[in-house]
Amino acid sequence: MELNERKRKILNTIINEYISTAEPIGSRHIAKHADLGLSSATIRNEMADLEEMGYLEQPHTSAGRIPSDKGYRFYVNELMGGYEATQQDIDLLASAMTVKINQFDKVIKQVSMLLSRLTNYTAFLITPEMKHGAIKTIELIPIDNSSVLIVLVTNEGIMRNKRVVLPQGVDSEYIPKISAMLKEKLSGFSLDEIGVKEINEIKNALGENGELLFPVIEFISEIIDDIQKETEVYLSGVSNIFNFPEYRDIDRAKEFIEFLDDKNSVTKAISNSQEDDDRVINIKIGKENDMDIMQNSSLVTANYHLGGRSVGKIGIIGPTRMNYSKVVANINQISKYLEKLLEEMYFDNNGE
Amino acid sequence: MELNERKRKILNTIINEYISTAEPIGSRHIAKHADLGLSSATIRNEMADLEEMGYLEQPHTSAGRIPSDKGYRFYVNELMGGYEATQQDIDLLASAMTVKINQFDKVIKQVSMLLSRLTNYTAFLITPEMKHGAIKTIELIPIDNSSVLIVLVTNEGIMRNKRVVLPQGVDSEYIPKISAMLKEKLSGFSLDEIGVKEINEIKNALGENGELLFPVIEFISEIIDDIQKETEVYLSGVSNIFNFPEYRDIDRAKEFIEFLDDKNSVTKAISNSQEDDDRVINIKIGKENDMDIMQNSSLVTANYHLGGRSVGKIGIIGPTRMNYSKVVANINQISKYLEKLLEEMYFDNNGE
DNA sequence: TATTAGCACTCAAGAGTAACGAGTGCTAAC
DNA sequence: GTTAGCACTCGTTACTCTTGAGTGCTAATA
Repeated sequence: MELNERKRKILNTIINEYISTAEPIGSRHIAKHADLGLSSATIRNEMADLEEMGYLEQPHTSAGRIPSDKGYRFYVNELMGGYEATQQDIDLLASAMTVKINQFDKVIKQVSMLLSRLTNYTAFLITPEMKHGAIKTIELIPIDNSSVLIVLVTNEGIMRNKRVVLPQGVDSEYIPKISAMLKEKLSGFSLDEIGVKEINEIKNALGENGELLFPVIEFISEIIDDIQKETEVYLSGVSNIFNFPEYRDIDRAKEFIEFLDDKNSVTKAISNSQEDDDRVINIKIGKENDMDIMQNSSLVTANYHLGGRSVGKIGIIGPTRMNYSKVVANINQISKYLEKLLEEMYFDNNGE
Repeated sequence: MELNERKRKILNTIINEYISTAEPIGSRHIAKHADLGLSSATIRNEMADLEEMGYLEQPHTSAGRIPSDKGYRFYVNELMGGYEATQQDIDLLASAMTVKINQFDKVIKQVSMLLSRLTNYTAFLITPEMKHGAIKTIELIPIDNSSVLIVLVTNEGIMRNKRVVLPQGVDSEYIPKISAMLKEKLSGFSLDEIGVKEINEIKNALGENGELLFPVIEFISEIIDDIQKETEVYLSGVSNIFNFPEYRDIDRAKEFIEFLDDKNSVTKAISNSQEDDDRVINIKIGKENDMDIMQNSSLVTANYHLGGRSVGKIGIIGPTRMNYSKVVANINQISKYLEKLLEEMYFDNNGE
């Protein structure tokens, strides 16, 4: 069966209406609102076709139709129009733009907060992974006799730090020495290149009596491994989901909150989205998500960039009945805004 | 009216039963289970008295009684017995004890996670405020030409760091100089002591051409101010609240999640608990909380200590119908466990 | 041949009703 | 002071009935 122009129009109307009302849409409603000059009976026939083709579903016989995941997918790919920003959106963004932020953590919070307020969904932001960059700085700062702060900076401007307790028996007077050594030996290496060979080289360079420090070197290389893998997830507007009838059911809501509670599963769900084209917004609708718990939710993510390179992800989570065009537009705006803030942070005074 | 032994026993039984069943407790139930050798009619009279005295409430005429906030308060102060750890509790703690943690952030996560798993409520942990300690280290680490990492360590072992963008026009080659200067001039000062005087001293010490750096000094002193005030809140087990019938109502649940969503309000609610005796567990029941949104919830907090000094807070949030004795016992265990982990972190290899 | 009017049918949601039962307060007897 | 007894209250549950939105199918129409 062919998906002709008329069917597309009807499908489009149904999805648009359903997105804004959350009520199954009946044929009479379409006949009245879609301005097709057709009777409800004709539309009924078309709707039956669309259902047969898999774009629509019927919750029960005497209800109207709702879009299936396939329906949403087609809508997102082919039908959905551009989103016209409301005055409220514009005001919100404009007032955000006026704020000058000079603290990195505040940038993150501001941006995820803004995205959740714009979209009314739950927004997230994932900090960059470190693995790609080359080490620019590695530094150990003594905190007390047993613990140090390890600071790692890559040439991409990504910084991570971690407070750790050193293995027993390390005299704190060696810390500066170790720090300098690490810096010298590891600078320029990509994080995923650091292997046994490089570590051994450091060990050798420690010279006589250096063996005492071997455990520290081992230890630090493990921590670097850890740091490399870690990313942080910031959530904002978690309670927004309660605004949607989809989550008025307490068990659905519980499931969702449980999912968000576990940052690991969130990271996993988000990183599953393929990176084919990292400039494009990635949309996963319902069952397109691998995780069980996401089968009734959609995920819209974008990679944000810095110096031409994708460094982290930003996006929103919500019900499959989502205002995709608005969300896509908002994420575009916000990721640009984020990139602008980051540019300022990283390159503003630089000749780079 | 006197709160005699019999009334106390009845009240105690009602509260214990209500805590475990969440159902209003009737006189017949007490007659059967409390082993008082009294008929339900007598108990009925006593319950009417207890209600008159304000310890009990009746949801409606034909229901049993439930404890009022005053009832819980009396229970917590006078009636509640010690909690006997279950095998499950013991196993959970024991397995946690075997894990050796050497990363500070993991300690925090582990502890709050453990507390929420033990209690089945939502647990939180607030990191120490910095204001009391004296500055031991202050260091600026260049990240790129425009941003630096500011690291602050107090003599109490509390560390905070923040990545910031420096004001325009600061050449990065001055960073080490500024860093050394700050360290020299500010070491030993308590954070809340740093005022205009100290800042001016640094400015003067910059010598000729130092004026160019004045904005940076000003800027950094503002950031220090910020750092001083900030604490972080870690939540764990947010979805636990869905296990309680109190929050089966979607609007109550929404309210609760909204509250937790806003870290500021959480911090505020928690820091409101007075610090009269910082060794004692602080319990705020229902209306004893200042915040509107907490009127139907209870907050149990403890200060955790390091080197004899209270440094942060740990605790749980849940419905007023809470298993107080279990929660108190668990928080005690966990704050000891946390202190042990922190001791290891801070003082293990030290002569301190 | 495509469209439409008409109609019987389905089914969720809401309103109304009745029965149930847990629990109470009060009274009178012990 | 305690208790048995009883009328009363009121939330909960189950059931029935009605309503109405929406459907699919058929036959008439353009």
